[in-house]
Amino acid sequence: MLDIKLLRENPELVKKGITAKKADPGLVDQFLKIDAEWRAATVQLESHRAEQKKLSQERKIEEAKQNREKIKQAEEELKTLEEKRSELWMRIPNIPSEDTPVGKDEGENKVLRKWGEPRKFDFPVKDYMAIGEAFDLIDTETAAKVSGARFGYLKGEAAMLEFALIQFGLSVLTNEKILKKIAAKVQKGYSAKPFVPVIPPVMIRPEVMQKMARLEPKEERYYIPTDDVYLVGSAEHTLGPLHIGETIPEEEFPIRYVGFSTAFRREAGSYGKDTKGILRVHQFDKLEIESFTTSENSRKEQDFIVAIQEYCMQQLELPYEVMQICTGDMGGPDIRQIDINTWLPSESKYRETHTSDFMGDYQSRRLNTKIRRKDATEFVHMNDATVFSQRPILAILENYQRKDGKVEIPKVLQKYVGKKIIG
RNA sequence: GGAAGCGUGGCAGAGUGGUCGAAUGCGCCGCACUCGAAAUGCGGUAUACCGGAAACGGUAUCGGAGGUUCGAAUCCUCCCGCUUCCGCCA
Repeated sequence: MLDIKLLRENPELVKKGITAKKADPGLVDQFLKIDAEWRAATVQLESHRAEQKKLSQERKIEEAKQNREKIKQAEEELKTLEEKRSELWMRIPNIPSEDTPVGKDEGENKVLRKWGEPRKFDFPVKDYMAIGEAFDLIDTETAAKVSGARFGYLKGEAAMLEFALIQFGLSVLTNEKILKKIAAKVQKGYSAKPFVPVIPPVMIRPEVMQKMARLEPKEERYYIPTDDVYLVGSAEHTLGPLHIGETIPEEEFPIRYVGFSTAFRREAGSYGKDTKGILRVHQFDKLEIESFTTSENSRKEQDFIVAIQEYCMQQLELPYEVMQICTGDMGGPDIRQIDINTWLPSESKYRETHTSDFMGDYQSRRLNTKIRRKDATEFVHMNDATVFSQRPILAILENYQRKDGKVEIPKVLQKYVGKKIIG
């Protein structure tokens, strides 16, 4: 949620920001109206309570009995207002950064740069499903019988490639030497503190999911009613609350994690899209970054994270583009969102493989994760981002295919897969 | 899954219906003493919200949510978590 001061003192700025995000600017006025009522009701209740304290200390029991009714009434009024206020407050999304392109949908996202030349093939290109079937790497048919649509079995080298990507990713993110070089590109001397590897829970309480501003849209989430828990849609959901309710001394920052978990997504509302294959599935594994920084470093941290993502892709020698997501396409809690799209030869298109979300203090305000500084305590700034999901496996299969049908394995992954060629 | 116990400030730990936002110790900050330090002494040391230009005042917070009461850290109910024992299990 946004800073209450900003909402009260600069509502026009907020309205402008959220309008660009396709949210209703009327939310701000509704919120401010309820907020004013809430403040008045708070004063009312508190004065009744002060009176009650006084009466009961003086043992004026009869008067106190009567006053108690006033308190009860005032409490009920306040409770109603509080619920409305908080509901509206949470519905107001974060404000996009200055440099975020204003646009209505993904068509207005901006390509910042491209790396690598898409390969020219002198033979008919097979898509990853054809390659997967040829070597028994991907099985969606059995998965459909066993689990339903939008599931898949990864087998053989495909399974090995997933573990290879994870291990390669971890080897980069825990290596201070490599990080130092990458950090220096962002700013000379920028912190190269390694990421702490984490295997987080994949189930999460509703109230924590709410604090992460990730409960909505609910129809996108898997929910287990018997235990009142949601399945995470990303490791981010349980990595972000790693310091819930904590106030952490400034010296400990930046705090960086790299978590591995399965992600569960209902893919509601994407019925027509990517129905073939396993580009869009209900369940996939992902290596994810979550980092906590001071407010003055948070934007730099995102640049650092994107630089790490690019480094990894360059090591894999996969052509990609870096895209800045426009206001209309970005996530509600984001200030700034950068995606990396990887070249997929069968579609002759770059497809999304990575995302990087800069959230500022939008999540930490509700999580109550703070930083203790010399003369103030403030909310930490948070970033999350993909290191590798399963999608790059598909890009590898396609980009590395040969005329003889076999598939080479990227050099940096060979030691993890244990071979150089599939087939 | 069954049984028992526990959950108090940065930490340890007292407090079982009123004057308790909470003893005491440790830690931390300031001052004194000292050439300096240690030790010692004195003072201070939670957070959030509301009102106020400010000084300051008010309210809430003893795991969480309800309840009883004029009044709750203290009594009751439910929930969450932790510990120990039993069962089960990778």
